[in-house]
Amino acid sequence: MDEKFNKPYDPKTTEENIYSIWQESGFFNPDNLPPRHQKPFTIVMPPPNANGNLHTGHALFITLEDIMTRFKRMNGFKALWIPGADHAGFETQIVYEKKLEKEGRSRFKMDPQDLYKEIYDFTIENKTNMENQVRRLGASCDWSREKFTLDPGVIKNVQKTFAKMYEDGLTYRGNRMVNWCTKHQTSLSEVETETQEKVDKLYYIKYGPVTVATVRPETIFGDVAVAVNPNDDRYKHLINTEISVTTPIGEMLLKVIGDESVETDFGTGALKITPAHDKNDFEMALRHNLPSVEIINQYGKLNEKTGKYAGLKINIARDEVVKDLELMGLLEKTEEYTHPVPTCYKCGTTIEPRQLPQWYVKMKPLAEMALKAVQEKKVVFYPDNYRKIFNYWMEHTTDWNISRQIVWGIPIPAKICNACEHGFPDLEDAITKCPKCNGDVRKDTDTFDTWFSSGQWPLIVTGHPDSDDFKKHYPTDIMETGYDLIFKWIPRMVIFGLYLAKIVPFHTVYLHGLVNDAKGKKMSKSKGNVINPLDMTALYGTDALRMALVVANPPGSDTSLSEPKIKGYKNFANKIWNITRFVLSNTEGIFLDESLITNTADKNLLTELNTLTKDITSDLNEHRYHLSSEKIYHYAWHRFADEILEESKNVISGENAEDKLSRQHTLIFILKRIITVLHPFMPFVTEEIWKDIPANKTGLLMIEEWPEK
RNA sequence: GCGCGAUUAGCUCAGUUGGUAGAGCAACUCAUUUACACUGAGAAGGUCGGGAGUUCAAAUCUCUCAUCGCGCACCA
Repeated sequence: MDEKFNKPYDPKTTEENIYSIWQESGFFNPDNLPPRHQKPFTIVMPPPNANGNLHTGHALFITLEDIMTRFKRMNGFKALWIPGADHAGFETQIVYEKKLEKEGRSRFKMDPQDLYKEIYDFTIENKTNMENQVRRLGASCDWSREKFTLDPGVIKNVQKTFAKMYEDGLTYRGNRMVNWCTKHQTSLSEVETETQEKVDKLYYIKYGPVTVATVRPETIFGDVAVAVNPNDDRYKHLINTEISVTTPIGEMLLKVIGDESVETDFGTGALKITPAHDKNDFEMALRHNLPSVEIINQYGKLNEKTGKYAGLKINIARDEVVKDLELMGLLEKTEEYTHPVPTCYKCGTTIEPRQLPQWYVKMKPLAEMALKAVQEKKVVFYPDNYRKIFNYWMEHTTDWNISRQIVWGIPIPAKICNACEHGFPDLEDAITKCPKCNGDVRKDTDTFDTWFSSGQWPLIVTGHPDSDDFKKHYPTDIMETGYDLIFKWIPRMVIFGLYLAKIVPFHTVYLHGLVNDAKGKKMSKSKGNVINPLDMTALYGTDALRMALVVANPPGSDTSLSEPKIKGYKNFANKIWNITRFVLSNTEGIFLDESLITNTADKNLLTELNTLTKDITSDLNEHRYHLSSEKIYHYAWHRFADEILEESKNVISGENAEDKLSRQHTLIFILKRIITVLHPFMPFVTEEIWKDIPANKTGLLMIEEWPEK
């Protein structure tokens, strides 16, 4: 028996050593696998953001995807797990802006190219750090195929898709209301805003002959009409007339319009219309052919059209306007009012709707394709209830704004005419005149929404359309990611896969939940309950962390992680270590020969073991990782160690030589099986022990055949 | 408002197609040069949120109520 078993298991030295053995073997790359590996199995790694350290959510997905990959590899598949790194446009820019803020600098005072270069260097540095952490967690992914979302080839492909969609009439330039964050100075898509319940005041303001209710009295200077319901007897007679309205900066003439969308029982039933600063009002103005008057600028300050209020921020202007209205006797009453307000998902700033020309993706035809694919079960969800959520979202799409006013991203390869504002793609950056009016054109300075590029990720990393990898590994098998990406990412990948490759990018979606703290509360820096996965790995070993993350953690629901739980699995790693020690020290000089297992009791033990193996195999095939991990844990500790080993002590010290020999072979057999089945979950300790198992082995445990019993 | 999920031992959670309730941690009693104290043995702890229904049989299926959580949402 090797001397190493005389000391407790030491994850630290073992893990580094084992990972480099794996890497040197070349088996992370499926092209190097032995001939028995034929049928491809492919997972695309959700590329972690290259802007910081991994968190427990990353540790969870790495664990799950590594289990999937290792299981399939052992089952003889040409298993490929493609890693990546995400430049994470908006997210990284925010991280970097915070850094700039600390240094007393601002992105708005920098040359965009300098800023881009700085963020690039920052990201590349963090990317290396991130990759090393992924290795630390045992990921058996093929680093030779790794892609970064800002690789030149990726940029080129994404830009080509944009041009193709333009040709196909699926992208267009629209001058519509956008979700504007006044802090970050960019527009945001629907999924990048978060609706928050806010308590505001609802002001009832005398508006000529009517009274209107509004939470935004500061926008009255941008009003172009008053709307009422055409069936509202109180106001019917005013429709299509002009009314004179008194404001703190003078009189205004406003048209009264009738629109079905006005609720008669909310407020006074009369609604002021501010098309430039409210989505509803904008839509209504379109219906009634009303002008739009912008009175708030991109920084959230009132402009010169508001007279004495010019230059004031929205909230201050609101107070001032209310004060003045009250002095003028125009404020009828004020009510407390709770309502949902869209905010920036990153900084919580209230979204200021603005009318801006931007690029949009026409979602309806694309969503229909995706919906159909899911209905036909071309894509299945684990757990299944997320299919309903996916469908709901696909049935309620709005056109997708893909323009972002940030530098950190893939440039939109488009030109815009200075004369007629016509926008069109220009991949070569060669067109200087507008094809419509022959006017001078300017380059679009915007970048793509990150999800526009990451939506194409499965295609990009497999080398769509003509690489060997694309032919072999697309469509991929499983997309494993967090349920929070059910809107942001999954639908976009399905859409781009169907649109560009005419086939879904994956047939299975496995969604994991959040990793919460020991009390089931969400981890957050402000609560101080964040568990850093790399700290846990250093303290208890990666295998222990992986078990703590996967046992009893079914798909689609949140799990809670605590240090004692991880520690418990460290103890388990050591238990396995000592089981091995016991077996090896009681079987000196024996090399496993199954035919020598002759005793009936021993044969029964093998039957029991085979039943368990079968059960675990079917759990793994059906994505029940939370059950399979627990079953092998339970068997190893509470059946094999507590019962079978204890009983074996008598057999081995007993008189009957045949019984003894049969039992010795049985112990090695069971140990070998436990180590094999446990490998996807706890790859390090099992690979280390594997070296010392006295039995026929093909080589590394990571490519050992999965027991088909 | 609409939708989804949850409610099981003191805490955190499993429980696949219905077949007399499980794990980890905590707490209790005992064992002590043992493969392993990163240990073992034992005991304790639950009318599975309430109610109704289907069934030979329900934590599991149906309905309903309650509470909590999450997601979505353009009545100013």
